[in-house]
Amino acid sequence: MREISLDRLRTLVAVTDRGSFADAAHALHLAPPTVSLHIAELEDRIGAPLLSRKRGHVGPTTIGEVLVERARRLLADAEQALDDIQRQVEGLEGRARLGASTGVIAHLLPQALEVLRAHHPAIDIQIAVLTSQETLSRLVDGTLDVGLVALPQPPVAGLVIKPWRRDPVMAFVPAHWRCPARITPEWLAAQPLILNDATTRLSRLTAEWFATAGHHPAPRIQLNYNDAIRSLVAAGYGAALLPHEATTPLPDSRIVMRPLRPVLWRRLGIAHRAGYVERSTQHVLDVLWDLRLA
Amino acid sequence: MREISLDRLRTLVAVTDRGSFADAAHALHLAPPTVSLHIAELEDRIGAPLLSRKRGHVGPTTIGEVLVERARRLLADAEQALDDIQRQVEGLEGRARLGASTGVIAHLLPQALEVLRAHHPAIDIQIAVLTSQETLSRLVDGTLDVGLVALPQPPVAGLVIKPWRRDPVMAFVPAHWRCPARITPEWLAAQPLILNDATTRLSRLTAEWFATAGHHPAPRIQLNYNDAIRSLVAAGYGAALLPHEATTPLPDSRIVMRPLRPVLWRRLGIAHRAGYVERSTQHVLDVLWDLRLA
DNA sequence: CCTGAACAGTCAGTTTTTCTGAATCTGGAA
DNA sequence: TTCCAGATTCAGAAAAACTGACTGTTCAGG
Repeated sequence: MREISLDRLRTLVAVTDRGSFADAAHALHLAPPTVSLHIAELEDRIGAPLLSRKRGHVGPTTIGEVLVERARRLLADAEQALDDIQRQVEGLEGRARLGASTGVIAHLLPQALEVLRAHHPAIDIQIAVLTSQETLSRLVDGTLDVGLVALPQPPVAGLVIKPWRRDPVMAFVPAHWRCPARITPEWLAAQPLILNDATTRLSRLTAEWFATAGHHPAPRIQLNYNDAIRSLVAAGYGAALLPHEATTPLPDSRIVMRPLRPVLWRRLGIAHRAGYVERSTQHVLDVLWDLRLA
Repeated sequence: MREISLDRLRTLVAVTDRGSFADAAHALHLAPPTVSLHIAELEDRIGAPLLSRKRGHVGPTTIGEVLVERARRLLADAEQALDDIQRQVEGLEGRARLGASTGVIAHLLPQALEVLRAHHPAIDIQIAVLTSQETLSRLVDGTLDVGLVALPQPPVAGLVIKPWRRDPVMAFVPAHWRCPARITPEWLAAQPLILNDATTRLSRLTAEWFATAGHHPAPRIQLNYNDAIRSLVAAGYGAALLPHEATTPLPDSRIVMRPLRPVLWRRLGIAHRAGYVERSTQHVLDVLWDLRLA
């Protein structure tokens, strides 16, 4: 059995509202026989007359009245549903699920979220703290819409990964140490080090920086929470290599920050599924993209 | 713009529930291309993909999820509406508006209502106290479904009026009066009388009864509420002519009831619109019809 | 790497539904 | 009565919905 046709119900409602088949036909841009047919089909399906045809005025029967009322609700609900969906499609409302590592979330996202809240207050942003690998695989799954991942990454089928930001990696050194203006691998390799967890891309990056100069220092401490690393530096446990997000000022006078020689960049990419991108997701991508030069 | 098709929505729901176009097609008794088409049409209308097609499993996109949820509600509501209407059509639920005069309502309807409440508890009976003329015109209007009217009535276009009951009109006399076993116009015309209001059919009926015997008595009191007339008889104000509904015992020992000679019948008809009769109305008609012999 | 199975999608043709103009019918009004 | 507005019937046209056959893609298993 087919579902009942909302078009027929709309016709029924129009006829009862206007009290005439002819008027309803005109209002619905239909020929009069079509209106007759619609009503007849409904009456057939229901098994009872819905309209009492009287000279000069057509009115609903008792059952017709009940159906008309239900029909009004159904039609209104259907319209409401489509409207709501349309708003989602236009990205005025909606959801974007974003994955990024702690560092990015702490230092780069707050501005992005502020802009989004201002321009698209009805977009619900869900943030997951993930590694780059997790981020990519959840993008493929469809359980994530936008990812911020370390670069370089091998291409992933079905995903678009674009370079987003390039932040210089800086040396963070306890303020009471004596250190050169530009930090070289040679100098740093001789100091006690606090480095990122080996699973992170940043640790691989710094390892390569040392290796290029022929050094392979063992860190005194390894962990993967950049803010914690900073605290340890402040406490004098050792020096660290961390990306410098220009936007966040140094929070602590017990730390000095020095550029590296050779310069080392931490590169981030922005990833999303290839093909159709939802408007709400696109808005998030746009806002993040604008931030790439900040 | 046509309304959105509930059939398409049902297909969408089926596909997301089963996670496969092919399964959904089978469950809906459709060919696979039809399912593809339904989804494609929906996506066209919405302007965004609703399902993410992946090998082995098809799942809704973010927007798809929202639409599926709305669609479930719409489909359930539509089904509910049709079910409810069906119950009304079958007369299991519904309404019947009934018009009758006070006498009928007081003495004959209570039994009818009891039977209806037992057999069709969900039928809502609305009773209006009306004259026969009002009853008939409201039947024609469609603001009344069943009428109990005095007979005879001229035929009314669009209405069916069938003889229903025939109750003997009796003389009600104060118990302390001396009176013959059978009351004649001659005897009664000489007594103080309490008669029905001139607008009622009963008063015309009794006037004719007197007139046939050559009498035209003036009543001492006229009113149109039979119970009040009875009270006045009990109080000794005079004699009255009232229909005797066999089912109600004489409530008062201060009254005696005597048959008339010649016998006078008060005839009642049952009226409803010609053509289609709603099931709930039909049930009421049936119950009343069964009472005609009581 | 190839092959086959599973399944979504495309296409052309057919069936079904939907719509319409013309004609017909109907119930009051003049 | 005749006329008129408006509902309805009907037959044909237009649109849609559906399907079978085919294509393309992906993935599992050799």
